[in-house]
Amino acid sequence: MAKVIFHADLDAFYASVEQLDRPELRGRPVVVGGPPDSRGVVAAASYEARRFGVRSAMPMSRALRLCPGAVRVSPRFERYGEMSREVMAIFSEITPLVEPLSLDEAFLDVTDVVKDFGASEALARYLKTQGKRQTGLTLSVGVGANKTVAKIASDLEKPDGLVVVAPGQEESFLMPLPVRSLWGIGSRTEVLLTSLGIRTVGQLAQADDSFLEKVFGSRASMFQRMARGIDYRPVEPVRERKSIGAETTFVRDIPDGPELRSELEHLAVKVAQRMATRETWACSIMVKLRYADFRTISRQTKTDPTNNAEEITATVVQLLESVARADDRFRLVGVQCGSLVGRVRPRNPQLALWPT
DNA sequence: TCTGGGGTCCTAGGACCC
DNA sequence: TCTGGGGTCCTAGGACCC
Repeated sequence: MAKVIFHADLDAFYASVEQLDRPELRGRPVVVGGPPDSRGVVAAASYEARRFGVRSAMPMSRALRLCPGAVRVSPRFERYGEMSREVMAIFSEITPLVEPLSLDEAFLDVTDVVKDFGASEALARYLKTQGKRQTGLTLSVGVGANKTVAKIASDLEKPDGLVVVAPGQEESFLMPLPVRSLWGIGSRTEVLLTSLGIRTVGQLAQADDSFLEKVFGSRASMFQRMARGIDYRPVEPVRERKSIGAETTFVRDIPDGPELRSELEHLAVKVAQRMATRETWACSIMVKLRYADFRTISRQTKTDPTNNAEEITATVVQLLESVARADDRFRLVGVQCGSLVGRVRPRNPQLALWPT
């Protein structure tokens, strides 16, 4: 039997949590994100706000111009994390094969839960009901034979949607949709495809393979397989984290100096703490710099395993000094630690916490 | 309109080794 | 004095996702 995959997606998640916790916000346009005068952007908009054209990732200043009656709320990520864990727990009651993609969405492989594909719609309804009953949040669910189809299906009837794509119907379901619907096709690739006369998934599916490969290289075959509804990627409940980072955008652009360096130190402390919590050590350290003109560069280096804030700070400051010029102005700095290893022996034997 | 913060993955080029 | 081919590792940048 073909697989049965669910994609479950909470509707306007951050905004919905705010409306849940603060009843006076219900029915009103709510925009979650940083303040407009501090370069904030929209992290989530309630459906009331979306009617005014407000969208995620939009500058907050623009969002509030589009919807002057909106209530702006600063994000409370810890609260969203709590709610996310509750929802993921509900998913896990149905199957252990849950792959979270972010705080508000996950794939579920329910192949072994349903007797046949026909039973999957009832299970999806049950999932939505349990979600609503236990958390007060609505979710949209897409059901299909693979990840590509399930994910796109969950988007189609938001909010509170349920779309089931029967096995064998993948290609006809996808055909009329814009190429942008496919995972991995963003604005750049969309523009390129449009310039080639390819606007719909159906056109992509039928495009000449060797021509596509000349333009997109190794991505071409993936695009075409997805466009034809073919996707064998498994649901992966456990995915190793590859990096841990933190970054800050300044309210105003600043030169290299004490303020910038103390921010780097602050970010290093934050990242170090998160690594320590996970008992992980980084073998590569990166500094990210965004100039006033939005040009963004990064510099990285290999190190012995560390999650020590002072070491990380010293490294990123060195990296900064390798590129910074006196007249530079920065709008963002970031620290990222990668090549993570777990449970390595600390270099200082006095710090060893377990037998070697 | 003026662009966050958290990530993943891919590519291309250079260094280096045999 | 001129110069191969393959493989691996590392770095920087960019596209993309939520």
